[in-house]
Amino acid sequence: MSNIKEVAARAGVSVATVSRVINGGSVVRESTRKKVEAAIRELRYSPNFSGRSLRTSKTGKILVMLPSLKSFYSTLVASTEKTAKAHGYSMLICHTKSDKEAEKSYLELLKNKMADGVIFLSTRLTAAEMNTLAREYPVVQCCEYVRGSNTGVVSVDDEAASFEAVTALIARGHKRISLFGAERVGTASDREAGYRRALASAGLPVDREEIYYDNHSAESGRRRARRMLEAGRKPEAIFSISDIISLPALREFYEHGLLCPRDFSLVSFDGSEESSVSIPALSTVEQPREAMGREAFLELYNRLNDPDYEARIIRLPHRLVLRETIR
Amino acid sequence: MSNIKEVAARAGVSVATVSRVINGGSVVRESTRKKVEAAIRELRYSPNFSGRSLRTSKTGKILVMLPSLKSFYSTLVASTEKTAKAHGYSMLICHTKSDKEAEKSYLELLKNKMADGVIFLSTRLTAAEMNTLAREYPVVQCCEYVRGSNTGVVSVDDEAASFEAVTALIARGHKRISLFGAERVGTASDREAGYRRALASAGLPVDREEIYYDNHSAESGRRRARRMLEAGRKPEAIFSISDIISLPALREFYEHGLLCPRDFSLVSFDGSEESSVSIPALSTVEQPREAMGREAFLELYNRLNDPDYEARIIRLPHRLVLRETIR
DNA sequence: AATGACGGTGAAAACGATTACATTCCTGTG
DNA sequence: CACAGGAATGTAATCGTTTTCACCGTCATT
Repeated sequence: MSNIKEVAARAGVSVATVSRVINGGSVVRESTRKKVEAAIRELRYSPNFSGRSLRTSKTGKILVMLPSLKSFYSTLVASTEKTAKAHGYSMLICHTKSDKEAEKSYLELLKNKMADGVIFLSTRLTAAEMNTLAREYPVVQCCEYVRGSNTGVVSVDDEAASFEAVTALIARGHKRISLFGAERVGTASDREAGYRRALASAGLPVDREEIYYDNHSAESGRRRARRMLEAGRKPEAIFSISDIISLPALREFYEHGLLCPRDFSLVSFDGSEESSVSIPALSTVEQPREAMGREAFLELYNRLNDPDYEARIIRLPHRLVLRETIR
Repeated sequence: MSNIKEVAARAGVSVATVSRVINGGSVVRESTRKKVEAAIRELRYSPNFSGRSLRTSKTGKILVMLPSLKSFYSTLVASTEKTAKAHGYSMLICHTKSDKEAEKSYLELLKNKMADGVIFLSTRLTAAEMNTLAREYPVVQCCEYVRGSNTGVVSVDDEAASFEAVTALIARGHKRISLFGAERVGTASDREAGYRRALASAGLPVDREEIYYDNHSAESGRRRARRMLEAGRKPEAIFSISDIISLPALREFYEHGLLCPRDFSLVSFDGSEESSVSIPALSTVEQPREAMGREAFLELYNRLNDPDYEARIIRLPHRLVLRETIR
């Protein structure tokens, strides 16, 4: 593998000049630039990242932590990456599987100076851990975030969106509305809050039996449905905090002869690609994925360039999309 | 940020000794090891990756190229990563969006010595490009691969699996079997070959009008269905080369009042998570994702440790899963 | 008591880039 | 023609590691 020295030798100049040609911005005579560029081409030279970043202590890379690879994230991170690229950064995806250890091991990349900052699309860190991290490195949380952390945040107004979704169910005349929720942290808790407020402001009681907690996985969707049926209840209307959960739940009900919207209504959250393709198509709260991905990077970028930049909370507008799962 | 020198000073030893403690394998007196470890802890020291890899010219990282973030890949790369970790490697995901330029720009990471090898789960490179790459770096292709490349390959027997899938359709008495295919390269072409062989060996003609080409995206599934309907044809039986295509197609037919399996049958390919959750549940050829992810790394690992390792083609067993989309 | 072996440690040279500073080369002006 | 001064280039230090080689004790062997 060729290095800068060989290029310099071949072009008959010093390494400093080669460096200047590579990085631009300095004055180099046109003729020597040509020589150097020719040498670079002939030797198929490509600068060594370690050497460079050792010297400059910059990497031009950011991390994006993903709990899983779902198409929901595909457009979101594509947007992040596009924006990053436009600002001279490249992006590395870290697949955490919602595993705290995995997350921490990826964060080593930050400590090892392999990356300059990180965007979380979900995290298992505590607020305290997040804060120590954010004190030292640029951090932004997107979509999902832990409360009480002083990092940048990009999200929709989960509470308001959920209020709206549940209110739509109530407007259709539903009285018994179940919640397919999750551990009461982060957005799950906000979405539950919206659910509760909607019921309250319609004068409906919150029946604790109608709240089904579980984790965020696909299988858990089926489990919630099964639990409901095993409790001897049939669904009338359901507000589910994520499409990921809704689809398998729908499937489980279907296997028990219960169809949507014939037998019950469902409104869900995320606006994933699957939501418009499934049969029946999901009514769901759509998150502005492109904008979120973009804003997440921009917020990070501010901090990247200014250690004193004060982290912001950015709320983006959601959109309630009513499709076939509501009567 | 602390460096090895500060640790050495604090522990009252030389940097060489600190390095020996960090990397293990060398003889260090127990008492000094303790001192060094204490110093490391107190300074919250973490070795600088650039310094290390500059010196060793090893990175301990591999790249995984993904065309998109679909849950199909989630378990596959989780398996790759687990195996990689067990062998002391970590994994970086590159989201190529099936874009050749994006792919190439990620390959810079190889040239820049940011990573030691790469696994492609789909590529836009030509066989020639792939070969030049593979001559210089460890490369493995998994699931999807370009023909005539001398890289490691891990896949199912696409032709045989497709033959089996289409034969199942024929066994159900279907005579007019459409193909939802794609540009005739790589696995798409093998799957088409299996489709043709199945028809041929059943004595059925191949009707070119019944072959619908398009790309690999979700929207393209709807397009194929629409094209079929606009041509005034109704589906009788369909073999689709990917679940990604099948689901939107099913949806499109559904919107035109055509239901599966009532009005037609469909067998698809991949065995994605969605295939078992959709309504109706897809009949599909399941690929052994875990095994594929694991084997892909292992094959890469061989080459990583031995530049003269001869690349292998590894075929893993598929499984035809018949569910609700077949009568 | 001299010798050798060996466990433990340190000094210093890489690795490949960037960059402050020094130096040389031009060119235009008095 | 000498010289100032900017433009272009070179020299060498530096970033944080690993690793070779040399060195120093200590201890067993003769």
